[in-house]
Amino acid sequence: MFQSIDTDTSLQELEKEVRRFWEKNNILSKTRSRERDKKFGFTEGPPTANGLPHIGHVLTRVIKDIYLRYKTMDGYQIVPNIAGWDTHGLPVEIEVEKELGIDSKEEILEFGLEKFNELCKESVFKYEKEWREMSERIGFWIDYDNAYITMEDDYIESVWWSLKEIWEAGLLEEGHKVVPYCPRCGTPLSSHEVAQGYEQVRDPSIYVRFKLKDEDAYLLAWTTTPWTLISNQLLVVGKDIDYVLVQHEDERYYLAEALLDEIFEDADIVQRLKGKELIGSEYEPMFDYVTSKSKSHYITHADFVSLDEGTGIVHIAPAFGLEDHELCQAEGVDLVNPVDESGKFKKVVPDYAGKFVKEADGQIMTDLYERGDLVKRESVKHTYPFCWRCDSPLLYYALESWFIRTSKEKNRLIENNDRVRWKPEHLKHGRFGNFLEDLKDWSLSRNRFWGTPLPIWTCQNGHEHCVGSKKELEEMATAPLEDDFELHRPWVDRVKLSCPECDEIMTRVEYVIDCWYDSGSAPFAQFHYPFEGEDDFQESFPIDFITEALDQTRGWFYSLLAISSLLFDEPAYLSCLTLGLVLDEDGEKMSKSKGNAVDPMEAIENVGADAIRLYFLSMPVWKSSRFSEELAKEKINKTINTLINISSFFVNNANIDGFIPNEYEPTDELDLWLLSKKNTLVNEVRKELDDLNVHKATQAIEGFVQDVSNWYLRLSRRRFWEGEGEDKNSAYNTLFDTLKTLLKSMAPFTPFLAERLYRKIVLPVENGAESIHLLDYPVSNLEEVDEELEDYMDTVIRVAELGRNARQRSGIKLRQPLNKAIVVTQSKHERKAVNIYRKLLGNELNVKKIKITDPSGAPTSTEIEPDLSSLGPKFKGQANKVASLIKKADVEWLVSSLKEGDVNLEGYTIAKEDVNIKESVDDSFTLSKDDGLEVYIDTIIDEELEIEGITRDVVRRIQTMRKELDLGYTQRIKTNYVGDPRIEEAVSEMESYILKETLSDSIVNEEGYGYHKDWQIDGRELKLWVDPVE
RNA sequence: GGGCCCAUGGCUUAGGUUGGUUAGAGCGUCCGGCUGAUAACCGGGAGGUCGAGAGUUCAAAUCUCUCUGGGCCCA
Repeated sequence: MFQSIDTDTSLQELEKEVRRFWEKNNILSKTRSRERDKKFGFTEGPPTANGLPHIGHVLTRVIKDIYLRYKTMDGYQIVPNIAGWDTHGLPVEIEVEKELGIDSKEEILEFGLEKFNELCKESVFKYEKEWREMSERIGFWIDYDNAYITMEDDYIESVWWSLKEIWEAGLLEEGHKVVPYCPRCGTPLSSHEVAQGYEQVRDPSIYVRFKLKDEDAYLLAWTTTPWTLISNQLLVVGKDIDYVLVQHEDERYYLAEALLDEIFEDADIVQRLKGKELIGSEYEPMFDYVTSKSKSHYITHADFVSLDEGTGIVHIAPAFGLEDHELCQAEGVDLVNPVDESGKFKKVVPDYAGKFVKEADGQIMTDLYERGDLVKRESVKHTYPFCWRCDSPLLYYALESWFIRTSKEKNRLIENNDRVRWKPEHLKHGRFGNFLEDLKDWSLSRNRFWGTPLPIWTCQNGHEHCVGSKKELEEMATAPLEDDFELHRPWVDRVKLSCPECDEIMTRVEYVIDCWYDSGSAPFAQFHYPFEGEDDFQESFPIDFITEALDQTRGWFYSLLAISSLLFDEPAYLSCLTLGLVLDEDGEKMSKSKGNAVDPMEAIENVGADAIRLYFLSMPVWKSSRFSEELAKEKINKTINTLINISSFFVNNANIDGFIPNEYEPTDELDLWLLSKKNTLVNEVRKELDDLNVHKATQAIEGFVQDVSNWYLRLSRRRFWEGEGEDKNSAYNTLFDTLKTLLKSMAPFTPFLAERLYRKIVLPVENGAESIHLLDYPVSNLEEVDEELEDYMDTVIRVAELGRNARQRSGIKLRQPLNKAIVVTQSKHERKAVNIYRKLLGNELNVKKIKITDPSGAPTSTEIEPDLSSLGPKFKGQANKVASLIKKADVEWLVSSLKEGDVNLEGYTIAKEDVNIKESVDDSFTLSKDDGLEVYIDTIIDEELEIEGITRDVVRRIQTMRKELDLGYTQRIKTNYVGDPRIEEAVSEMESYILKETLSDSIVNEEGYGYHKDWQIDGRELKLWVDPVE
């Protein structure tokens, strides 16, 4: 016996039941712990659990899960099948600072590093429970109990190992980086922080002149930050930009020709030249407080010179500005910096010493004006970044920092990226590829507290040493490690080493590292490789598949690739499926402050996990998608309920008939069609999943569910309850097979529903695995695929649609049987299709006969009329005679002849345009046609048809009453009736049919007992009594 | 300022690589039908300048360019 399927149970209840079953029977570990030859490498991009998961994370988990389940069922072992947690970084620190009510580094130090980091450690798991619960509820199968955690000593030790590898390769070194810097807080800001603080401000906009050394002329430059002129070291032009030398008042100036009019109203052009002709010329320093020891104060060129504003000559101060800094490095100009870390001029600039740079602007401009070097002064409104905490204007400021010289290894990164399959593909050479093409060194160090300590120690003689393991640390330490030692600040800070080169004491640099390096190390650090986990690492690296949201392109996707390229010269991952962002139902970004954030747990509770999964899976996952509970709920009716209905239909009938799946030979054309479609589906789903087109796989499944329900089952219903023998057996087996395969195919998509239906339908009759997720993913049986048959059915579906349309036009209700439908087409293929399925079409259209014919057999008459407006000019006086000849001629002969060419009628030559040909449908038919296919319905209702029509109306009424009484499917009844003589006549004539259809033991023409109802059928009275038989 | 992506009925969207009938579906809506799978199903109607403009072409939702709006990333 199949287990009955209660169509009323809520999906939430169902899912809960399935979760309990999985948990109680350890299904997850049963599916994943099997040793298998084929391995599928996967690594979870680690989230941080110090914030609640949002709906976007649900998408990520669903996509991860569908592939893990699919690959597992397809015979792969997922390696490793563990979750991961990202636990370091500034966001964690800020969270803790908020809790403590402090907001500066000094206050953290005062509070105590040990205690502070202890709080960070707790904070990162604040919402672990919620994360695990969300994952469990949505059905994400991964091992949380053995998750990797980036803050554990083993993990950090692996990171240290990798850093030492990079250090030994000479790629990890100290340098300077220009960063947005808040002088009041004494800390650089991350780009994310900077982005929060842009404001519209008015700044000076000044044009200043630099005297050329070997020529009596000036170079005109422009800036909005007068204070940086103190450190000017270079001037830059564009190689191919047109410049002019102009005479203005008593002096001569060089500037870009395109900007001349905006600067001088009256200037005469003395000479025109290209930028490259200026390159190399030297000029006199504007100030001499600071100057590079190397060559400086000359003209060079750069691509970033624009003609949008300024003079086309750009002033360069090495310590202030990213482009400035890079250019000076490239030119070998020293990093001169007369400004201290609080943003004030140092003593080397006596005239402005102690002044905050922005406040020195006025005095500098006055001084320049007095010297005559300020040629023009305006002001400009633009956006400028301010510190989001304290509102100080930010400076772009060169700070000491440790770098990984990724730019040196750029080509290796690019080559490895070429081996990655990106989805969507444009990312490979677009956003991500461009980023690699323009690769900057990786600024690794952070002046913070909670992170992996940078394992570099230095001594006073400038020697440095990178420590690559805990053991090495112990060996080199001047004192034994503390008992509670861990690889974090401040413990690591307290360890002193003796310098291997000079025996001096070495102290650690006080940095921690960028937490993106932590997560990017996951491919090896999750196993504590290379200290242990060699096999695990080899099995899983490079990772076969990762998937995260688009924001990871510059984040995890990059750090993984960079680290694996440097360490192993391999891409860390071979396929990368990038997901779009999840927006609210209006397409707006979700945020807590806007209050439009959807709580994922609430959504899962209200909609159900399977429906949410289907919703996310059915659209291209890389496109940003909208989410609302209402949208997700649509999936319930469409696919989930339909599948439940199919299953419930199957079980109800199979149990009544005592059906047990058996060996069978499907012969029915509809069965063969469904089996073919089923195999085509399996093929398609596999292909699309393999191509990372999840939505196409999902849509194929959804379409198939519709096919089964609205076509196969709708047309086969009667075979299940009144068919017999082989035919019925074939129908049951076909539907059973189809459901079984469909459920297995769907298991990765809707794991809860598939599991539950499997256990109710398949498990009771097959001694199979206890869970559908322990089965093999279906393989297409190509022998059962019959493309021709599928083609035929497409035609039949079209004919059915046209036929229904034609019936609708006839105005005769569908319940009224009609005599025949005529299908007209020129195509042999289409005629064959209709012939194969003529019985099915007869049922569908409720006609006795389907007639198939080419156009000559259409129930139409052709009329041909002479076109006098054409005949008149042609035959003049004879026109009327010709017209009557045409009227007399044989219509069919004339029409077909005219198609071939001109026709001779008693000496008159007639052409196509001389006649109007009209087709008219015979009165008793209605027609619907489309693209060469025509379907005619014969609308004549004769005596016999009328009686049948009435009979079916009566049956329908009795069935409704059965249903209202909620009678079981096999419950027999006694029926009584009294009514209009015409109805009584019909009923008595069709008695045996009615008895059979309504499971009546008797139908008697007199008032009866039991349930009674009065009906009107087309204006005729009918009283019915229905009485269940004991 | 630079890069990438997106724009299709009231709503959610498919199709876009490979240009080719009348742009396909679902939800909603209106009319009709069906009725022992029934919160389902079938037929039909209304509803589309495929963001705007230009170009290529016999032919453009699709290819190219420009613009507008939105998003993301970077500066």
